[in-house]
Amino acid sequence: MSLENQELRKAGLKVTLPRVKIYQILEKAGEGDHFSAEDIYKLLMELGEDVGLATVYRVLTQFEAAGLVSRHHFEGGHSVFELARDEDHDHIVCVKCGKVREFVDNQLIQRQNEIAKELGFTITDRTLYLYGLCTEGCEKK
Amino acid sequence: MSLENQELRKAGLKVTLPRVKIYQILEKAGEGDHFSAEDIYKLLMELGEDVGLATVYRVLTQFEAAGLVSRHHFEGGHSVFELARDEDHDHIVCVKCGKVREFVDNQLIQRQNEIAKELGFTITDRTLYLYGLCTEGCEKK
DNA sequence: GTTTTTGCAAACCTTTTGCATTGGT
DNA sequence: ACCAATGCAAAAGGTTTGCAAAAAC
Repeated sequence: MSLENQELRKAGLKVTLPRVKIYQILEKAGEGDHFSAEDIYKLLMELGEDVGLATVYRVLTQFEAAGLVSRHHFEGGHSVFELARDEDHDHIVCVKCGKVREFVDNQLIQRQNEIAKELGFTITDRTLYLYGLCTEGCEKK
Repeated sequence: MSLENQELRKAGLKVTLPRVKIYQILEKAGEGDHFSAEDIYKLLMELGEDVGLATVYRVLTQFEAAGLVSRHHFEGGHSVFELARDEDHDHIVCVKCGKVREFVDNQLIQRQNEIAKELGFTITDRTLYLYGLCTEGCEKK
């Protein structure tokens, strides 16, 4: 049995065509690739798969609940998804070409924890998005 | 002429009743208060002002363009606004009671700048939202 | 009086939901 | 066979837009 099927089962999800296909798309993506539901829907169409947009949303939401993917709210009104990896990471997004770089920085995390403590909060989640211009290799769209 | 009227003129916006009223609402808010368009619309209704929701959106968008307010995308699908103050600040939001605390931390900012530099980016904007539970005085809704 | 702004309603866009049908085990 | 998952279309929620009427200047 394939690897992705095991992942799905582990998450308590039946192995269905839409779920497998969507998982494969996410899996194939490189680091920094983030897909909207619409993106995935279009990719499925190109592959000739007959999957409804509603199903894409449902599957992504299930994947998120199962911890398989993370959802991000970048600026611009819609959510994007990526396969959850071991380590939490933050994002820097080029506002011109849309390129996304990811990074992990313990100094930032620690300082955030300190601040939360000072303010009397217990952190459950955090989102840091940096926006800017990538100074080299920016394929300005 | 009143102070808020000057602010509006300075921003190149004509002094109209909706704009003044909305500016006043934002001005009266305490630190940590953030309003959605709907919030402001309801407040206007309570004040007996006959302002349409579409106008609230338009005015807030204009205020944002003029740099008078900042728009934030907290989790939950809708935007919230606050009067722009001199200093940029980050937010920590209680996921139970919705309370928002603001903070400014140069250590965080500097580290973010370093990271951006390492990755070859010039930062134009950033958003850090911490989510958690306020351990004291949480009016759990 | 001219131009900008407003209110209303309709459109829009992303996401969710209801329900009959299909598909996995 | 059974129950879960899907497709479709319709609804929902937040936001934007077209346009005639009203308000600024």
